[in-house]
Amino acid sequence: MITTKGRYALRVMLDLAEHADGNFVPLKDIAERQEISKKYLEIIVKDMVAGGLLVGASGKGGGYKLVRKPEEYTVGEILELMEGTLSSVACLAEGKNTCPRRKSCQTLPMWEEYDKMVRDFFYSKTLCDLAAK
Amino acid sequence: MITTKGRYALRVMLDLAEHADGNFVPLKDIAERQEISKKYLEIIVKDMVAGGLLVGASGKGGGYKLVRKPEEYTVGEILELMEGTLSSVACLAEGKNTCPRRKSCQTLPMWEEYDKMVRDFFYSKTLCDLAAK
DNA sequence: TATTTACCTATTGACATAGTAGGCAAAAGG
DNA sequence: CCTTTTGCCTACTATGTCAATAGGTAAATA
Repeated sequence: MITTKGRYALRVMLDLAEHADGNFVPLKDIAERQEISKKYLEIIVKDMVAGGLLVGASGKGGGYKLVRKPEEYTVGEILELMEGTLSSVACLAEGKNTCPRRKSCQTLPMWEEYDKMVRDFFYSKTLCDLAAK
Repeated sequence: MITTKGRYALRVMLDLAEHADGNFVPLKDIAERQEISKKYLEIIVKDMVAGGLLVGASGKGGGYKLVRKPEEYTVGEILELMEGTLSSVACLAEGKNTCPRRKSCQTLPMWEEYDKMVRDFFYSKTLCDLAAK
């Protein structure tokens, strides 16, 4: 399951895309609009800055801002950053091709096919595709 | 993520399909072939019996058996039974359309589209599709 | 009656999730 | 310079799930 981290991150990105006028947007505003605990969002947004999705600025007039244009972000990269992996089975996550049964496993091909489908889905969607309404 | 419950259940089903000669197959044999703890499999197989995927028989000559032909099982029904849901976001699981933001949520349509894709994928695959090798 | 099998209840350690709490640091306005 | 606003940092916690293990009882057959 996609956790709140991934889902909230996506909503933060969309909120920032919608309210992008060149200025930094305070987290307080985002939290209020999105009805998410500001304290919890701090954790999430920190990871987003570390992952290069956003930039933050302290002090008055500070807040967060996108570093690219909305159409240059894919949903896939956002979710993968926040969730750690998009893989749906442990044997495929983070290059863990260590299962001793992988040669004879009858289910592995299906998981690989599934993984590819999921990645294609999320990496072909941009922020703009979601915002367009 | 798909848990061991779902993945092991699938392997049990495939094992039973492969060794189906009309007789009951003891769990001990399945556990040995699949290299999975028999004790843990007991829990899993119990749910599979409760869900109507298998029948069990006690005593000598007992074990487990499929109740349908392999091509009449979809991967989707097996996974959904074991995992509880196939939904990837909490807002869509078990008919929980209770989110107060669902009218205005910009991400909901994408999750719905994703859910449909996942369901179509798993429900269009049968045990036979996996066994064919 | 002994053996083989399923079936039942309970417990556990490890880890992740979804937060909360309280403070420090930086930047801007007055 | 001082106050306010904002981000940023460390720590803590309650709850739940996952992946098992342990130890028994019941049923069926030879």
